[in-house]
Amino acid sequence: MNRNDLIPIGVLARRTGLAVSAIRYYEERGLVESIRTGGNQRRFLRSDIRRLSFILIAQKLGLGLAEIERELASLPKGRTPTVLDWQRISRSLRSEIDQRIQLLTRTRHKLEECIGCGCLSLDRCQLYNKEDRAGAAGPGPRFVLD
Amino acid sequence: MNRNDLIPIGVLARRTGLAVSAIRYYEERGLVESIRTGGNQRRFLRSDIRRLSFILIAQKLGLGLAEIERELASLPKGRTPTVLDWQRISRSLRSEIDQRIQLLTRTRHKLEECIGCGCLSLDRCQLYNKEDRAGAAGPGPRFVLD
DNA sequence: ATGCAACCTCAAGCTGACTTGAGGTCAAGA
DNA sequence: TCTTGACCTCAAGTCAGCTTGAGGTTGCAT
Repeated sequence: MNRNDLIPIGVLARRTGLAVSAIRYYEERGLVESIRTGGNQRRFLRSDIRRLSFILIAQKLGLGLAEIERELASLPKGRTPTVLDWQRISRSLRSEIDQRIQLLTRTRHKLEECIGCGCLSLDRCQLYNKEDRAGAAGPGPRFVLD
Repeated sequence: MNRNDLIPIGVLARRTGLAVSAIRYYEERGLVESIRTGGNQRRFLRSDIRRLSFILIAQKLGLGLAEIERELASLPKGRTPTVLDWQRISRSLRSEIDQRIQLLTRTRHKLEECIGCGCLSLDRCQLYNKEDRAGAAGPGPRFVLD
């Protein structure tokens, strides 16, 4: 059982908690790669457990797969990520979190004011500013304060 | 131009910044109601501007329409929401925000530790805990730290 | 009276992130 | 050898939150 063992998709699924179908989907999207056995079955690198785990963490932070793809693409191609790589990416995630916290804090502040003054003129309220939203969203789900 | 004027959907759209189609969709979902003119056109209450604005704010906080529906349903039926109603709901929104901030803060903390120790054993990392996620998500978009 | 913007309905489409199903193959133990 | 479970592909479905389009009607100003 070498550290460089090739593992089948089911094992990868069990180790990461992802569904097998999700991993196949990620592969299709180019987030992981695999080689095939003679019988056309996928074999992943053990290090892909880390790679997928990273994806899961980044998702928790609200990043979409496209953004995650970009982060991961910043790694030298084909190279298995090193400690330093992960640290760099993690730091960039941290700043993501920081921004989100700030945004939420500002929002809470505005909400406090709204409650405080009981203004009710929501159409003039800072919290909800028509101009801010103009053409911002597009279709699809709207993410937290984005 | 009375305060109790009935307004057509286009005006409501302009005042809230929503698309006409979105308002119709909200009506279908039961988030707003309208009466019809002889020619089958919708007429809304002026106070629906507030109602829709509230929906927009709640969405910013990451609530889904179903949750918002629940909040709004807590209002005495048919009654135009009063200052007190809005304050009560707003306060419940505030606690939503608080929880989100706390969750983010905890996550950042864990991430700090990860960076600090350079552990890389993400599959054991606190940040990403298989058990935490087990059966939690389901399909559809995943919201921030939800 | 007429023109035209604003309104109507209903069905279908879209994005993101997957899942589900049908129909078939592979691999390892009894 | 046989069986069973893990694997394969491809197409279609799901959910939220809308938008877009086709084809038709209203209502207000001129």
